[in-house]
Amino acid sequence: MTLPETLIDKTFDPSELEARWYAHWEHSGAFRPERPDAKPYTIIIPPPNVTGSLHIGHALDNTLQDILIRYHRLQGRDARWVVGTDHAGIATQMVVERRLAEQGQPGRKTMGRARFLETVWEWKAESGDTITRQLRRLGASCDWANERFTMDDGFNTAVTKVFVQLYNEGLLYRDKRLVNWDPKLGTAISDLEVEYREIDGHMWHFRYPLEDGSGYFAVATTRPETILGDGAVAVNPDDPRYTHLIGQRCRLPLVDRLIPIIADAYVEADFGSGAVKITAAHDFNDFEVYKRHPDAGIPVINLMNPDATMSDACPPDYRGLTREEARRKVIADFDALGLLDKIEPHRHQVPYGDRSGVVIEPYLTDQWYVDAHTLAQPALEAVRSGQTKFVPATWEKTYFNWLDNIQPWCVSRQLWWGHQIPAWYTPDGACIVAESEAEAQAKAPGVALRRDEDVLDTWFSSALWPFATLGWPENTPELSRHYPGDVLVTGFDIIFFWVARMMMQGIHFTKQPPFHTVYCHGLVRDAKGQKMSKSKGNTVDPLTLIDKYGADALRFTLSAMESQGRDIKLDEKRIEGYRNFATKLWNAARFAQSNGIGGQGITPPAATHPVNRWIIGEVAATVAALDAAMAAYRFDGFADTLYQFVWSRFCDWYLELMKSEIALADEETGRRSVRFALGLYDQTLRMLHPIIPFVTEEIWQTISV
RNA sequence: GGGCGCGUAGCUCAGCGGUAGAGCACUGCCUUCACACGGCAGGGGUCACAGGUUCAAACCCUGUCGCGCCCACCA
Repeated sequence: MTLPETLIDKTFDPSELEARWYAHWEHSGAFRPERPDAKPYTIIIPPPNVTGSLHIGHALDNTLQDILIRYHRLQGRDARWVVGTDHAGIATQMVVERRLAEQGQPGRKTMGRARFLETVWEWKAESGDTITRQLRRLGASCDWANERFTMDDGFNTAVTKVFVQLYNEGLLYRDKRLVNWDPKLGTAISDLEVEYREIDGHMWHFRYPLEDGSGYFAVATTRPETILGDGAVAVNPDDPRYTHLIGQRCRLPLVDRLIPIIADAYVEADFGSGAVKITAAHDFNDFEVYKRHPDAGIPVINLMNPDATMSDACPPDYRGLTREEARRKVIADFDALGLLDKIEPHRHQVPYGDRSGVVIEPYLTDQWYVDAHTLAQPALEAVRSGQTKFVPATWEKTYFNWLDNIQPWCVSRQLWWGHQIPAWYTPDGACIVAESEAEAQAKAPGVALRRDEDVLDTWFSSALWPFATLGWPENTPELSRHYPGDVLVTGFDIIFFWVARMMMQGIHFTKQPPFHTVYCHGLVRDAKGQKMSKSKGNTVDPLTLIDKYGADALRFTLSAMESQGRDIKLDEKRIEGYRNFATKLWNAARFAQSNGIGGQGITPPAATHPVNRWIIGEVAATVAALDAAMAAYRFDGFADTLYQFVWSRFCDWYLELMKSEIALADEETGRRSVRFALGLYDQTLRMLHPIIPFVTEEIWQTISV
């Protein structure tokens, strides 16, 4: 048999055909939701941070979403994949500052706020372009016509409205209390941005002389530098060693201040010395003790400046020292006075900023808080009632546990990059919250107003992503049609940061949870199971893999390895194997073409031949298995079903049997068989398209001559 | 201190009540007219361990060991 001249090559060039087909799809509007009579299907992308480029975890996240979107689009649904990027407050500000430093340019403070923000916007454009280019390379069929950014004008309107409404409802308020303060970044951060590290430290036992001179009081601490701010000493009310001292006072060495001895059940008698120094301005527990004893006259002394150097509230010879220097000096000074009792090794948890990597300081400041407890209740109920389901369901426990114990959410940040808080202050300190400066001014005519300089936590705005991207607060057609969305696909690591916040804000502002399903996938690790990180140098660039094996191969691999949210150990050999699968499929097309018949949308003739009857049953079973896999979010099952069908049944058996059939039968029977096979091939391509869209499109179009 | 997940072929993992599966790797043969990124044939597992439930357990229950993760205010 001689092969026709149009015969396609044995292998194919993914890069060439991928670019060609993606442009074709995008320009022909294939990704637009434009089926008004069809049932909508909606996914909102977890907006990538504009901090650089996408990593392999994004490739996984977006591959899964694209499979769902393309699958449902092929099912006839009016599929919309809402796309965009996140301004990512702290993270982006840090990236830009680092770049300025690397380029030897003036720092943020020297530049001033306006100029610095211009620089960040320039960076945002660059990073945003990189990200959207990467998504296109992956084949993501996003609705680019409605691309959003968490700091675009519409978003700003939504954020402002949410802030003002929560404030008016009493669910958002300004308060002076202890926050997690990051001394390096000079901002408050939320509980979630603190990571505790196990540190081998020390427990220092110091002696505080009793006021009446009758002896000493042993106090144990892991943070000697905060002694300068002690306002009391607390003991357990039932501790027989100390009951007689309750109500007396002791003298705080170094600062020579008399402080009360109080009783509080928070103190464990059998830990440390059984007596706890109370430093209300520098310890969360101590601050609670202080509030429980309003009549004890406990002073609240802020010992530190925002950069964690010792403030003017300290004795003169401590001022300006770093907290580490102050610690050493306190210990030395106590020792010199003969008041250092003993030092014990002590392993304990120390809070670090997850971005800055420095020790977090509990710090007394004015910040804005959201009453998360109140917002959490409907968010809990939505999952308890099954309105929103987690897949795998085990994450529901995690979600419940966190929301059941949720603390007020500090949403203000002392940064420049972000949504500036819509609050204004009069010269005498009164606060006016309004949707605009004009509105605020109208509430205080003739008074000079100063706007709050702080910005909001980046998650405050990303919590609005499911509905603000569709036009909220306007009641747009997009909003009523595509909200709530169907499924959220994201990593389990941001259930607290993002998923829970979207549930809270979404339900509060729209009365509906933002999606019926939350699919949580795992982390992509390297082949050895190590977490990927830039510092370890084991990261994999998705574009490198796409260049090497093609986007289809990478997509198929990620889907095949995605099993019920477990972490993925990504081995390049696996990608190679699925690249071979694409080639196998490609060569099946070659075989079809070499038999001289092509055509799209061929309906197989009635199956009379036993082999045809067999394969058509296999096709039906495969379609059913694929539907079941998608309904259960079993991406591994989806990929494996296709792999087995195409390779083991369609190629190894069916096409092989057809060869002899074609050779032996008369011309008419042979043609009928080939037509039948091609009809099946057509169906096979449809089944495969959601997971490997590029090669299936190329084959589809090529054999349709 | 709580909670969760995992331990199945050399490797990576499915299976979660009815006589052990996939991919890769491995062995042998085949450069056969779709594909050597291929074809055919094949080897390989006391399903971590110990009890229990059951006619029947990798799969359910209890406990043990080993890994990993999350949450938590013992100074």
